[in-house]
Amino acid sequence: MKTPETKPPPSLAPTAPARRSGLSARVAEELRRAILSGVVPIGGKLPSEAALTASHGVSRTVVREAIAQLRADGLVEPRQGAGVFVTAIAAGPPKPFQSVDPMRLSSAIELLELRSAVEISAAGVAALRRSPAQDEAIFEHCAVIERLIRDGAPTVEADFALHLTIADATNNMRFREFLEMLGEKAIPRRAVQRSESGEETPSDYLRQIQAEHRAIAAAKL
Amino acid sequence: MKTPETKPPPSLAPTAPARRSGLSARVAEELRRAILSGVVPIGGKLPSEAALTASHGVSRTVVREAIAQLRADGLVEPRQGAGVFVTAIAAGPPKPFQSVDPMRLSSAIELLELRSAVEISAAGVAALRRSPAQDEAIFEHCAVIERLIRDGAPTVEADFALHLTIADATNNMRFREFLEMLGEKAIPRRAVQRSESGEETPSDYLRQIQAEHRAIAAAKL
DNA sequence: ATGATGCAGTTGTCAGACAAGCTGTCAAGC
DNA sequence: GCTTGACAGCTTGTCTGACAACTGCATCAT
Repeated sequence: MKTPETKPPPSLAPTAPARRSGLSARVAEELRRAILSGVVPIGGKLPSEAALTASHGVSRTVVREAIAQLRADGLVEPRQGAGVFVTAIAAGPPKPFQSVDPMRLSSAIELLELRSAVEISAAGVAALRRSPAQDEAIFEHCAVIERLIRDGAPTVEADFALHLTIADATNNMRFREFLEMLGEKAIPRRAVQRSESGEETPSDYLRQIQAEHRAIAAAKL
Repeated sequence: MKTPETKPPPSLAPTAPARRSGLSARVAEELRRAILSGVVPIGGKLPSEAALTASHGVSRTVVREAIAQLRADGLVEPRQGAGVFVTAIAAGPPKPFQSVDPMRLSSAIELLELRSAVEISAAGVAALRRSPAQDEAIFEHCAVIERLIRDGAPTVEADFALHLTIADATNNMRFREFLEMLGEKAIPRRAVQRSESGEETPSDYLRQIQAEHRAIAAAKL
C-alpha cells in the first residue's frame, strides 16, 4: 500500500510563487538586490520584519534568516527595538579581483596588464621546464586558435585554454590558480567586445596576438 | 505608577552561561571554534539542531540563526533530512592563495615564483610610468633595507613595503591588490626562515636580493 | 537476493507569544 | 516657555509547539 490518505494537499500558497529551494535564500537575494540597487539607501532602515513577512508572504522565521545572511555579509546591522539598518554596500576585501567592473574599460586594461605580466614570465619558466606532452598541448591549442581565427569564430574559450596550458607547463600550480581566479575577465577580446557593444575585434589585432602566442609556443629552444 | 508586578523572574537558565547580548552570535562563535579547531572534521556532521538546543540551553530559533551565520560564511552546508555538514575551513574560492600551507617549503617556493613573475614585469611597467615622487619612495625603501641588512635586523616588513611601492609605481592598482592578497607569505626570508626553524638566512643571499632591488630601482633610464 | 516500503531522524517553515530595547509624544513640574 | 519624566507603540530577540519535506536505514514482501 502506499499511504492512503497521509497526504492532504499541503497548502495552497496564497501569494506564494516559490516553493522548494531556499525560501530564505530567495528573500535574502531580493533584499540584497534592493540594497545594492540603492532602493534602500546607506544608513536607511529596512521594512520591519512584520512588514517583510506580509509583503513576501513568508513567515517571520524566513525573514529573520534572510536578514541573518545579510548581516553575516556585513550589509545590514539590526538594532533591537529600532530596526534593521543598511551599513555598507559590501565592497570586498574578501574578493579582490571579483569586484572589478567588467564593463569599465579601464578595469579590463588593468587586469589585462596584470595577466600579461604574469604570463610573460610564465612563458619563460615554462620554456625551461615543460615536458614534451605539455609542449604538444601548447602547439595544439595554438593551432586550434589559428583555425578559429581563419573561420572568424570566437576564440575566447580557446584562448583561455591556451593560457591555462602555458600556466600548467610551468609545473607550478599557482600559475593556474592565478589565471583561474582572474577568469575570462582577463581575456582581451571578450572584455573589449562587451564594453564596445558588439563591435567586431579587428582581425589584424587578432593576428598580432596570435603571433605572440606562436612566439611563446616556440620559445623552448 | 510603575507597573508593580509585571516582572516575574523571567527564567533561571538551567545550564545557561550566556546572558542577553547576542545569544545566537555566541552560539555561532562556539560552533565556529569547534569547526576550526578540528573537533568536527571536514565533511563531518554537526550535532542535530535538537542536540544543540539541549547542549547550549537555548531555543531552536537561536541554534538555527547561528547555523545560518556559519552557512553564510561557507563553513557548513545544511541538507534537509540529513543534517548540517562541514564543507570547508573557511578558505575556498574567495581567497585562493590563503589556502596554501606556509609550512611547506614547496608552497613557499611556488608563491615566490609567482610573485617574482609579477614583479619583474611590474618593475618594467613602473620604469615607464612612475612619477618622481614614486621614484623617491622606491629609493628610500631601498636605502632602509640596506641599512637593516648592515645592522643585521629583520627586513621582512621593509621588503614587503618596497614591493608594494614598486607595485604602486605602475599606476595600476591591480598590482598592489595582487601583492596584498599574497601578503607576506610571498616574502622569501620569512617563509624560508620559518620552515627551517630559525636558521639564519645567509647574509650573502640577502645581499644578492638587495642587488636585484637596486637594479629595479635604477631601471628607470 | 532484490526491490519496495515504512519508519525514525533531521532540517525547513509556520504561527503565536512574551521579553527587551528604542523612539516619539505628552503631561507634569520648574 | 522650557525641561524632565513617564508612557505607549513599535521593533527586534528569544521561546515554544507544531507540521511538512526530505534522507537514510532497516524491515519486509516478492
